[in-house]
Amino acid sequence: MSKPVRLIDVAQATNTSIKTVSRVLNGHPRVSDETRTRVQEKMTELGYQVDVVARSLRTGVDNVIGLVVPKIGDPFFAELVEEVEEEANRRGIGVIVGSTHWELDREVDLVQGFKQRRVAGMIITPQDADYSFVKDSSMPIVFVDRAPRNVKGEVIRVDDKKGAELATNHLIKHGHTKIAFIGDKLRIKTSKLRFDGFKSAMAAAKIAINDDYIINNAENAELAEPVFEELMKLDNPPTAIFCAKSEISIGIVRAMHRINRTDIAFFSFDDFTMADSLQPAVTILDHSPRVLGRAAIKRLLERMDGGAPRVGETNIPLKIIERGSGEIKAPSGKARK
Amino acid sequence: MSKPVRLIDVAQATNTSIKTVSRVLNGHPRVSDETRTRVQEKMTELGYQVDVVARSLRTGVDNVIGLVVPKIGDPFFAELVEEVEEEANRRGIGVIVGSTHWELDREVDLVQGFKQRRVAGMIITPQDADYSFVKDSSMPIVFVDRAPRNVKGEVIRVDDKKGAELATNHLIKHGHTKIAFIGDKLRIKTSKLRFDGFKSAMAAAKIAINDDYIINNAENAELAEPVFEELMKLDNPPTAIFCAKSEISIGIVRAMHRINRTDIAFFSFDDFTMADSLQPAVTILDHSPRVLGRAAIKRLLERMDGGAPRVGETNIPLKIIERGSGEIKAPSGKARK
DNA sequence: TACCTATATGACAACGATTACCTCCCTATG
DNA sequence: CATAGGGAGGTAATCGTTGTCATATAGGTA
Repeated sequence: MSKPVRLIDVAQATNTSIKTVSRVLNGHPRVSDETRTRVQEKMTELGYQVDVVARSLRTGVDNVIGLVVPKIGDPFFAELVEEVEEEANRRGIGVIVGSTHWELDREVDLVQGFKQRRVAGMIITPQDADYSFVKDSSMPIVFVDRAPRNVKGEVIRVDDKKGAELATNHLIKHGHTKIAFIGDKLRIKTSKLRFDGFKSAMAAAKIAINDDYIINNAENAELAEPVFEELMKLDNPPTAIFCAKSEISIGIVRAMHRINRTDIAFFSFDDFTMADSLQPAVTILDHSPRVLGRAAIKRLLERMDGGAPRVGETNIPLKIIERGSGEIKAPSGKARK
Repeated sequence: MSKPVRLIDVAQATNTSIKTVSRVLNGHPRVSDETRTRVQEKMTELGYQVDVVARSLRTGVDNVIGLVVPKIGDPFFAELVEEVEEEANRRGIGVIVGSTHWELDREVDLVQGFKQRRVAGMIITPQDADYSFVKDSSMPIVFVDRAPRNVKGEVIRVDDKKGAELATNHLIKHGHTKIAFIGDKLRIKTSKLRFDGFKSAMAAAKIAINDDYIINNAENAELAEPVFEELMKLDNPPTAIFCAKSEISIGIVRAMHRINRTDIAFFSFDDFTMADSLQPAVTILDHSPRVLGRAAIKRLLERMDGGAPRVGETNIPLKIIERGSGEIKAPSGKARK
């Protein structure tokens, strides 16, 4: 009900000018200690609070960062968001989030909206949008998880290709040659890179790839679930499966358990809840979204503080976490193809 | 690089006044069709975009809503956030999120910060903070999942007590009398209500509660995990467990699998990823965060459009999803206590 | 013709903070 | 003693938009 206190109210109450109060507020040195304390006391007494909107208008930047992810509800991105928010919050910076749902239009709209809002910076998980328009803007932006198209920007990501090679080699080391790859559409960069890693590891081991084992259109758990059964129905089914995305893994695992085929070796690129409690527990690559998120917000804050952009890719290291499902040996007696 | 286009730029380009352009922008009727189209064309030609900050300053509200949850990374809240963002986005409204990490101070800070930012509305999962300060504010607020302390507000939640009764009765119906209750601290309202439901169902069935079976300080998966083993070490261990929170369930399930005691009946109030793929799959109550989120944002938008607050609680209905773990019968031959 | 009304438009203030620029006044130095 | 220098503080413009009020023009009525 009570009107908010403004600078001018504090000024009048202390017999000073609006500018002096503003100086105190911003820690400007040209204020005598006496006035400073007097003003400060009055400010707390009256319960003064800066009007961030007015300040934003004047200074040209809103003390908020924009965060664009494909899907907030996805545990991977949820943790990333949490990490970013946590650190931003510590600095009194708000976080506006946006889900693209993997749709190009929404991605563009969100970024445009943020620009319009004069956010102080952005962290973006880019899909296919054309980011060339950010070139002629001084807005600090950090890309996460994949590089943007058409722009050289600062990117923080995991080495998807190398990770996929690690995983594939792990399965090969356990005697598998009939390895299935299940991933999302190849137009999604991450998916493509992981597929590339898979192929390169197979090639390096001189194992021919069976096209029947390659699935590149399992977008989510529901679509992935039937895939497993189809693979098992093949005349010559695979003995190991490499899943390139957590949601796909969830669907596959569900299917494996439903039809009782947990004897198949299974490697998931991403971790997911309960992956360690299943029987067998699921072997994964350790690339926590939290690490990505923390690195991204850290760099963004540095940039916002005036740091120079560090154009190029920063790779977060990857490590295999063996839990059982990935260490299932290939059935012996089967000849190498 | 190029300066943003302002109203005055459009005005000059069309030989009109800033006010006329503003009128066109806001669809004010008192503008001739001729001028209107002329201005509109010029606006798109110059690529005019409203400065939302300036507008916020003038109108007093920022076209953004504040969303406060305990933990964004928690899958439950992540889905809630996603649902809210989705609907808000459809209306061109941004969502600023904040995680309290179950800490009182942060909760208060976040809400204060949002108020300061003049957000158009808030959706809050309240913990113990004193919300009486929002009384004398006209800001639309919708509380989710639990009611705020010290204020009568609009609350959207599930009937925790009734849900716990349903769950407890379910276990009782399967022959259990030695039922353990594992929950979070009782000062968290939801926890208390669920515990109340448990007690009332036990009382209604005339089953005495064994204090050794009651754990009210398992805050997260890590703390919960050892609890299960301790329960099993009792001289007279429980035959069924009711978990009042998803993260606790995750810890307990992990322990059950680790020491191979999946013969114990298990009921989780909340759902969690993979709960349906474990063996046995975990019986839960169906109360999707998405339903909560959708209802909350829907109401908030109505309020923002001028709708009257609907003070009181709106309950989302609950339903048991039987998956196996909750239907394990009590070992026969054991005498009722 | 004088008067009134409705419509289209413009001039100007206001929102609350920041900031460029100006004015005191006190001290120090030649 | 005059003046330069610097600290402390004030005045007013500004950010881009919206709201209030005034104005001009056209058409209708007495």
